[in-house]
Amino acid sequence: MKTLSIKDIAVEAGVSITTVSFIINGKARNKSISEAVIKKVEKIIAESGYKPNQIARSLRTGNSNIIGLIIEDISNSFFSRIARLIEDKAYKKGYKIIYSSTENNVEKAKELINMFKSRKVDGYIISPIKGLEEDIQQLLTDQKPVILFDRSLPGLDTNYVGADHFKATYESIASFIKQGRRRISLITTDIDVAQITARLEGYQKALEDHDIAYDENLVLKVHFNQEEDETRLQMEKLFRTVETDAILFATNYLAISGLKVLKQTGQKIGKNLSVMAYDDHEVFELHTPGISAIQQPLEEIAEAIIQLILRQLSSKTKLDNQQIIFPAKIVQR
Amino acid sequence: MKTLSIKDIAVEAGVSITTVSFIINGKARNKSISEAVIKKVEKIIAESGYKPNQIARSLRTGNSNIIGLIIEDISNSFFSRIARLIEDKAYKKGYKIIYSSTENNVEKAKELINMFKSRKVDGYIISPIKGLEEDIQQLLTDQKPVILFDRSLPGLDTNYVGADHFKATYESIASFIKQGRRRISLITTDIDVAQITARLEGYQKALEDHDIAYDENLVLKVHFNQEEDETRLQMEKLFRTVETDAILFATNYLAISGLKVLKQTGQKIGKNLSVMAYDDHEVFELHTPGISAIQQPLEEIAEAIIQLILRQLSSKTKLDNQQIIFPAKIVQR
DNA sequence: ATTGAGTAGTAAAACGTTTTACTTATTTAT
DNA sequence: ATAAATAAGTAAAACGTTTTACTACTCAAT
Repeated sequence: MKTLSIKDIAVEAGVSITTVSFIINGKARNKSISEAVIKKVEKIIAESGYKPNQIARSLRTGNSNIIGLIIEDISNSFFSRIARLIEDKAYKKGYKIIYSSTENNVEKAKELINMFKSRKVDGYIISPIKGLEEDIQQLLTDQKPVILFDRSLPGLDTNYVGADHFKATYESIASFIKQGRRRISLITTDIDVAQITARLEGYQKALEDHDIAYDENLVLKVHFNQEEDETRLQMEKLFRTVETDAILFATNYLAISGLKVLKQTGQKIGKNLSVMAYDDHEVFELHTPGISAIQQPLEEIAEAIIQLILRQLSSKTKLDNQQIIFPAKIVQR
Repeated sequence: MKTLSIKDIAVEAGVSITTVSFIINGKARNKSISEAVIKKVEKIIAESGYKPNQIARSLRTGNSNIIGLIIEDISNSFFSRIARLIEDKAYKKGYKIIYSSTENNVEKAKELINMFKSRKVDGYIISPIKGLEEDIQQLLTDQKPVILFDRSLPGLDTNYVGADHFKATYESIASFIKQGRRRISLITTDIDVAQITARLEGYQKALEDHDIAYDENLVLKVHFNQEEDETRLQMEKLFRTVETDAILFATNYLAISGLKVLKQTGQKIGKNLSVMAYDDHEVFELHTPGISAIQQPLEEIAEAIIQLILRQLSSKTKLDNQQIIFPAKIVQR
């Protein structure tokens, strides 16, 4: 069974291809096609189940109704939840999402951008990594809508949606100090993106403001792409050799690894040790005792991203870039 | 800056479009293009950074190098992990993935299939739901490669990759019984797909084989799309009104909800109550006490799916359908 | 000298749309 | 009665590829 084309519909209705196209695209009224013809063609389309070939359409119009989503790792719950929300909202507006994970690999990320380009995606939603500056700048130069989220890249003037990582970290450290903690450890990663450095800065500033000296032995920067076993070894060593009474984990997967280490070494969270995680996770809610966490407002972030990109997509002219920063919320458990 | 087309390359090299096309597609040697010309054109392509327009290519060839992935919910860790693995493997073979979540909504799923059709995806990987039989049959009739996974639909002769849900459930119940449990509860969902009914059957058969009467008060079928609060209420009522000494949760998100209820009502897991979850999750590993779980071999499943679909894609003729069933593993914690 | 077989390459159709510029008939305004 | 405007619709170009069928030439064999 050959799939139907617009020509088949035109022949069946005894009108030209042009007429059918106008009707499909809702331009019939402007183009003065009679009601009678419109009705007839619409009926035939409905009965035949004809669906326009999106590929041909894209080739002609130059847009695809596809938005490219580039994230670090879809199996990370922060990203999969955001992805789900974005997909949902985009879908309602007639856009589809193609996503891909970069695994923080610059080469892969570049290839992805190229692939999306050659697929003519209409816009890009990117959780960027260092090394992508030029490629993203190129997209901007080509007038493509680009929204960065979660992290931004210094020196790049783009739309950005994220949470106030600095403030959230600052406050979480301040809350530790209020509980009487003084030897506060930060476990973070070595990826050099704004969102991660902001977390370090928030940590440092909070200590400084409370007259606690910064001790670099308390800070562990885990290499991003290493095996979890290696990470756990490093943490275990830290916990064993350095005295701490509170730990802030800068990402949820680090916190999960850390909790595994604490469980294994038998160190109890509570009277002598407080723990907080950046980005909430079901693990933290169910853990005994509950683990406090910094919650980013996922729903709001996804909504802002999609609003921003749709606004761009439907505007003929280049709009001013916007930076939207949401406060993050500390959930004490 | 206009994007380059094959024509620009042809002009620059002083050859025809045809010649460039042959070179791009590695057909130059067959088609007797001289080494000198090949080298020259390749050089120009490399220097200009020209990338063929995939849309035009798809329109002409009828395939897109895109595989459509339809799952229940990308924010469910089982699916997001599978998706990540599939994406990874597909990427290495030059295929991209477009995914979408059905949320167990038949209408949405049908629309998705249509959208994928009109985008001319080369193949479909689907975690199906009841009500999709006809649409999937249509894909098969159209000779499109289709792989179902996680669940299958009765009456549909397709490729299928999944785990042996019946056996895994049977064994988990048997292990409860061996521990001396007799009042074993099953908490499952009401979606009517093979993988869920198999879990119920495994439960029933295990009881029967151990001479324990089936008691329907011990079985809770939660409505799929309901709010988590409602689910928790139902569970709480069950735990309050029915005496149980073991619970098998048929999905990991149900188990997570269940653990929250147990935590809130203060019921302890251990001497008087055993718990097991279908599909592992980090929550279960870190929970105190650890929660036993049935692990599906995600890596193998993803690998089998991708093997199967690539095999189809590269074969001219329709291959025999295969059903690949992996054993699931019980992790006692 | 003619035929046949290779070598090196190209012109043009086709994929299925959208859109511009056009035609023809009818109505309205003068 | 005629010019201008409107209504109803269409032909054909264009988007950027791939692929089929072709040309033009050279060389070897008869």
